[in-house]
Amino acid sequence: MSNKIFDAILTQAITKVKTEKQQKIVESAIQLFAEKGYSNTSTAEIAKASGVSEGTIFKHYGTKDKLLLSVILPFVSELFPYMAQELIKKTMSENTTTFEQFLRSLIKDRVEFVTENREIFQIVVKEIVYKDELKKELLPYALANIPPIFKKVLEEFRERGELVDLPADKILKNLVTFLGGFFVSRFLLIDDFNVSEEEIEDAIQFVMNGLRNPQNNALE
Amino acid sequence: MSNKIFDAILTQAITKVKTEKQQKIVESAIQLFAEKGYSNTSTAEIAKASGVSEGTIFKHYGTKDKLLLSVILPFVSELFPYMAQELIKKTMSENTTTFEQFLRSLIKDRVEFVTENREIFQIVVKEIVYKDELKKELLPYALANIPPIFKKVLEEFRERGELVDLPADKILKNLVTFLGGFFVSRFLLIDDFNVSEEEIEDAIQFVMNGLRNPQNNALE
DNA sequence: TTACCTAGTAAGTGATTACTCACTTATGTG
DNA sequence: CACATAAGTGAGTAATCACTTACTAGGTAA
Repeated sequence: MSNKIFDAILTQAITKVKTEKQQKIVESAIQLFAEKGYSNTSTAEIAKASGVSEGTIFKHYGTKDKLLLSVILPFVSELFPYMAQELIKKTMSENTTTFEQFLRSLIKDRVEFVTENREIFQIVVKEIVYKDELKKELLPYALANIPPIFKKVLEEFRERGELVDLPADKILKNLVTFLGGFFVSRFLLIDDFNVSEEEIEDAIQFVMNGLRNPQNNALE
Repeated sequence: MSNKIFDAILTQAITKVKTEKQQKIVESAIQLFAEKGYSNTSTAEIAKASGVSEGTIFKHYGTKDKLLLSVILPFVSELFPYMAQELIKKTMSENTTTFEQFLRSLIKDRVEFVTENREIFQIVVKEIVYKDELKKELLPYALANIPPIFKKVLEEFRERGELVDLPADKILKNLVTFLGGFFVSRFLLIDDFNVSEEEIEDAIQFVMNGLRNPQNNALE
């Protein structure tokens, strides 16, 4: 993460034993932040919703900002580094699957994860869009960690002749653009409570084949 | 728009002659809302930035919310209804182009428009994500107006054999997902000051052909 | 018991919030 | 000019904000 404060909050959020009231605080904060946004949620509201005095929140979390971070950070740290390892495992193994199969399992896996943590996902997206400081911390982190690994995987599949003959950067850019749009639209704009198999399959076909009719002779 | 308050604010924002101070207020509001978000910008800040007393803002706009709307509404009303008419014009004319050409001119045109209004675009996206009320007003409006027209166009091209043999709904869903991701990532996440021709061309190729290597015999 | 720690509380704190109001100044218009 | 209307002001306002502080209660260990 390359950020000491972030590290401290993250390890504390994961390791520290929480009291009942502390859990209630986090639960209420998640629900309220997801619904109304961080800036539009007051600490008084969180206190009331979790049946706790306002002082208790500050005893445990110090500031409202740190409360937000102890909600967000465990999620993002599980969202990304996981991907790195799993990606390599899934592609570089000997009994390699096709790129389409790889993409399918990746999407399904992450859809499941985000479905289980939809409220926190909503908070993360909202605040990355809204709070510049958070964007400036999280975006470079994501951009520095994900692309390199992803690129390797893409290059591997391209060498096997499965992918279009384009630089991995370009492939990645468009893939991330589409997947980003997919997750944000399904989990944030429309609060779809389950993304169907069919929809996932349609998305995969779109990524693989695009919109052009393969029978069409007017190629190029 | 189907909303009387919205209509009133929109027509007033467009038709009413503005004083110098009023223009300064709107300019400063746009800049501040885009940078820090609506919720994190106080009317006092706007007043100071535009060299005007706070009272003046409320004299003209009544509430902070109405000020936001008079910034946003002219933009969205120009972003969408335009598309409807132009879309039909561009596709249904006799000397019809290919779908790829249609897509190219659509993207280039809207990239230009958003580039010219990037700050307002940022405000709109931020507040749709953040303010539930706005999302609930604007999203149904967009969903009710755009898909029907778009669908017609897509069906036209599909009948010509240019597009994959899928229902227009499904094609549209993935296309909108990608284009949404494209605009948001380029104009909001990365504040790209000009989206290059090359990047647009890559996006078009992705939408048309997907990622699969056409020479690959492992089709299906 | 004594001493100490942690969890939790209730009542504050000053600063900031969106908004109001009584008022002055400018701009026409008959 | 006289008078009306609109534009603009700045000092308020109550409410709300994140955060603090002095405190109690209960468990633990020497």
